[in-house]
Order: sequence, then C-alpha cells, then structure tokens
Amino acid sequence: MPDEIKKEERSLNFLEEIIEEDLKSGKYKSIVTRFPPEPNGYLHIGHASAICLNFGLTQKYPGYTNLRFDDTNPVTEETEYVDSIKEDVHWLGFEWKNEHFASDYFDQLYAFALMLIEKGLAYVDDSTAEEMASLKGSPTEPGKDSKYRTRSIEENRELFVRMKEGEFPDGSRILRAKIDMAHINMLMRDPILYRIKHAHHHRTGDKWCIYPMYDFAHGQSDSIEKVTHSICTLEFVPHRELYDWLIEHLEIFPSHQYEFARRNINYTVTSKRKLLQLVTEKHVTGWDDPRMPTISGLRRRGYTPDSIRDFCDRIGVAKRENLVDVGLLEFCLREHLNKIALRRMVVFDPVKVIITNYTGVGETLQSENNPEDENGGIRDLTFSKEIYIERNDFMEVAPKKYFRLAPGQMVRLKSAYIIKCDEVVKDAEGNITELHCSYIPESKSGADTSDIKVKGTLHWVNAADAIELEVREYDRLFKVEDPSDEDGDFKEYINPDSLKIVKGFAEPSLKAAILADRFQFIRKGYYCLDKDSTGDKLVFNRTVTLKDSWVKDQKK
RNA sequence: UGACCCAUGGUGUAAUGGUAACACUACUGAUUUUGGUUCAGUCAUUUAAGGUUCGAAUCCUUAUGGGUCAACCA
Repeated sequence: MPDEIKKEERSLNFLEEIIEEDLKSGKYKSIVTRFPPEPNGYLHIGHASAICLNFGLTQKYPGYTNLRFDDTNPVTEETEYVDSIKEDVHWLGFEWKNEHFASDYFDQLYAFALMLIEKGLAYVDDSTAEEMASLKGSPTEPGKDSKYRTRSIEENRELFVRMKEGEFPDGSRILRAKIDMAHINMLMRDPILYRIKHAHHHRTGDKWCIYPMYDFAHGQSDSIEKVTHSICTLEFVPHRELYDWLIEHLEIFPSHQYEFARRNINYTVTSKRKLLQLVTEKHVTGWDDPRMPTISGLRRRGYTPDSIRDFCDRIGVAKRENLVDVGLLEFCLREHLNKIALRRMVVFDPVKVIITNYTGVGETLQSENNPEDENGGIRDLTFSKEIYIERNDFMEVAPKKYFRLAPGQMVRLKSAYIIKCDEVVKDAEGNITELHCSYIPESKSGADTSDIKVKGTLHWVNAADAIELEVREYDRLFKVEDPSDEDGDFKEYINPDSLKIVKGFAEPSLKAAILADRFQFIRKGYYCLDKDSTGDKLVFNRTVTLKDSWVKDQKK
C-alpha cells in the first residue's frame, strides 16, 4: 500500500508530461516510440538509458516501441553489430514490437526524393565538397546559392534518376533540398538529401549506389512507422526544424522529435569512435572486455540487467549537461547482487593456520548460501586442523579497533569456531609462515555454548581441499573523471592498473559454478565466472567490491 | 562575436507562484557470525543583480557560466 502511494506521488519527467498531455487532449490514443541505433558499434551504458527511456514510456503508457536500425551509411555498418544490438536489448529485458531497418524504406525514400524534386524543393548539385563548404557560409554569415540551384525540375529529375542508375562516380553529385542558403540555422541551408556511394550494403547488397542522409531517413522512417514521440539527444535540437520541414513538404504522418540530454558517466568514455579505438588499438581485449562500458562488457563483468535498469531509472531524464557518478551504478549493482548472490569463501593471499588443539580428522559444517534470502538454502563446508585465512586478516601488532586476528586475540571463523592466536611462526627472513591457534570446541556455529563474544569474523578455506582460481580484478578504465574533457588524447588517461590478475583459493563448491551464477566472496566482493574458464582452470571476474569502511578508516 | 539549448547540495533528479524534497556519496551512531546488509541521524537561503507579486527555485530583464551548430557521419 505505501508503495502505491509512493508511485503515484512520483513526479513526471518532461517527456511523460508531454505524453500525458497528448493523451489527455486526445491527440493520440496510444503512443509509438522507437530505439534507432546505427549498426556501426556496440551498445553502451548511454544507450541503455535511451533504451529504458523509449521502452519504459510504452510500458507506462498505451502503445509500443520499435527497434529500427538506422543503416543509411553502408561503409561503416555491419551485420555483426545488428546481432549484438539485438542481443543487448533483449538481455536488458525489452521486447520490441517491430524490427525495422531504414534500408527497408529505400524505395519509399527514393520516391519521397522524387516528390520533392517535382515540387521544386530539391535539386541536383554538381559542386565538389569544397565548393559546397565555401558557399555554406558560417554561423554568423549567410551562405550563397550554388549555380546549380536553378536547374529545371525536368533536369533535376533526369539527373537524380541517372545518379540512382549508377552513371556518376562517388562524390560527383548530390541531391539537396532547396530551402534557404541564408537561413540562420545552418542545417536549413539546402541540406544534402542523397549522396552517391558505390558501396555494398549489409542488407540491400548492391541494389543501391545512392544513399539518403540521416536527415532524409530518420524522420521519414519515424513517419512511415507512425512514431508519435521520436526521442533523441540534445545535439539534434537544430535538426528538428529540418525534420519538421521535410514532414510538412512531404505531407506525411507528423512524427515529433523531442530531445533529452545524453547521460555521461565519470571515469569512462561513451563515444563510439573512442570505444572502437580502444578495441582496435588493443587497449582492451574486445568490445566485451569487462572494463568496457558496453552492455556486453558490463554483462561479462557480472552486472545484472535489473541493476542497469534500476540505474537508468534513478538518474532520470532531463535537458541539462550531466556527469553521473559511477558510484550510483555500483550502488544499484550491489543492491541487487546482495539479494541474489551466493555466498562463498575464497582466500586470496593465504597464510596457514594450524589449530593445535583440534584432534579430529575433520568435519563437515554448514553455511547459508545467502543470509538475505530465506529460501537460499545451505551448503556443506569441510573443516580440519589446517586452514588458510587472509594474510591481511592478521596483524602482529594490532591497532586499537582491530577486530581481526592478532597474538592473544580471538576471532570467529565464519560458520565454524572461535579461534585464538597463540603463536606466530616465521621463516629465516622474518616472514610469517604459519599461525598456531587453539579453537574453542563449544563455540561451533549454530551450537555455541561458549558465551564468548568476538568482534571479528573471518572467511577461511580448508587447506586440504581448497581449489585454485584465477581472479581478474578490475578497476576504472580511466584515471580522470572526464577523459574527453582533458587536454590531449583521451588515451593518455587510461588507468594502467585497470586489470590485476590474482590467485584465489576457494571452497570446493565453486567448481560447480556456471556463467549465469552470481557470487559474493564473503568480505571481498561480487564475482562471476568468466567465459575464459576451462575444465581445469576456473577464471572469475570481480564484478564490484563490497563496501569497505575498514579500509576507508585506515586511510584517514 | 550570430542563433539555439541549459543553469537547484559533492553527484543525479523533484518541487508546475505558497514550508526547497528524494536517492547516491560523505560523516555520526546503533545492530550484525561478512568492518557487508539493515536501522537512526547530520550536510543547500536554488549562478548573480535587478524587476513583477502579499508571496519567486518557478514569471520578466540583464549579466555570468556551460553546451550545441559550418561531415557527401548518425
């Protein structure tokens, strides 16, 4: 009940306000949105925000969302990207109503171009790119008309058809709208509609040698699909005037464009160009490198779709520039993982503990899989005279509020017994090689009658059957909050320590791990199996550490 | 030296002319067989200056700051 009240009280973002107004006024009975990626790269966390926005709106209001690939530039687009994009949208948990490609509309778009020519609103220009640029003017100076601007409708039609027939080489001619070379908006100065590219298209093959520009494809595709709310990022604001102009003069369904500020996250980059560079120049192992902000990278790292959706929901949507703290993403991650991750014990930098008064051959103990989940069940743990604990869980000279193991100090071994450190054994160089401890037999977890209270609880593994793991510890990819905003090349700011490979010694149950599992290595962090694992070598990715207020205190 | 968009705590979003709210972060403290989790608490006169109004984060003006626009990219 309180949740419902909360939901209703939650205020609308500016797009929801527009939509509610449109629905209330009867302008639309239901809405149509679309997610329109260009298949020339992998989706990243910024796209996730756009996906959640577009799909979220049609989950909240009547209507549906299409997936449409904006594939109008054959030289950069590939089927590999189409496949990855579809996989990522699905993985995030969204289902599109229709799958479209702008290239499906090439015949229609061609007809639209002809229509504009017939209306005297488009012409073929033979100018070179340099000539066009020099006539374009600048934001403060008007442009000048091209000498081809006054061609007759017949001549324009004939030339455009011949462009399509492949009679002219790349770059020799373009089709442009006839609007106003002195327009205050540079995009309205006779924008290019079609260019010649004798290139193989990933879907239409060699059928076409002319391809529409973004401005002559996007809005028209929206209109063909009867998209009611075409949502894009702020840099397209100046395009809206052209978007509307084309729809008006083509006399087609009036889709409307609305713009929001793209979400930026600190300590990473989300420009496709830069991400591609990281991949091709091998600064990372691939698009799905767990350090990448790509959806596939986050997936491999161990992020859950739920946590990403929660994050997108929390950061909201607005029209101002922003740089969201990656800490919020990590918070959403931890919050979800805490609820679902299976607890396991893994020791990274082991030191042997010999329990001198333990006389048995060993025993089986039980531990809960997840204290946050009543139905999480329990698992068996083997315990014996020799175990490993974390080397940094012991200090010979302990500071005041040190709750871990120290000479004469007691700690609990998680799900096992309370032990006390009696003796420190060192080698010739003074390195600690063993800790001799005694245990309290009546302090067994779940059956503790010792009445001893200890402040610290340590994770441990049984020396006899611990299994070895490779663990990849990731840190932020960049050393600075906004690499794109720094002087020089963004790659100068790559964090050289973003990957550290360490060994871990784990309880045997981890042998059964599968890719989909999420684990919390107790007192360490959240981890998942990596696809690089083989039958005899287990590789784990550290998804994110646990919050650690002890380390924080130490630094002060 | 033009046009357009934007400006609320460290961060991200609310407040739709009427008590500046929520979340994250940070800091206190409590609980805890994970120094995790959980719980309680603390942290802002809304970029500036004028104006309208009984009343302004909100409306108006100017200034300042940030962003965008001159690819045959999207």
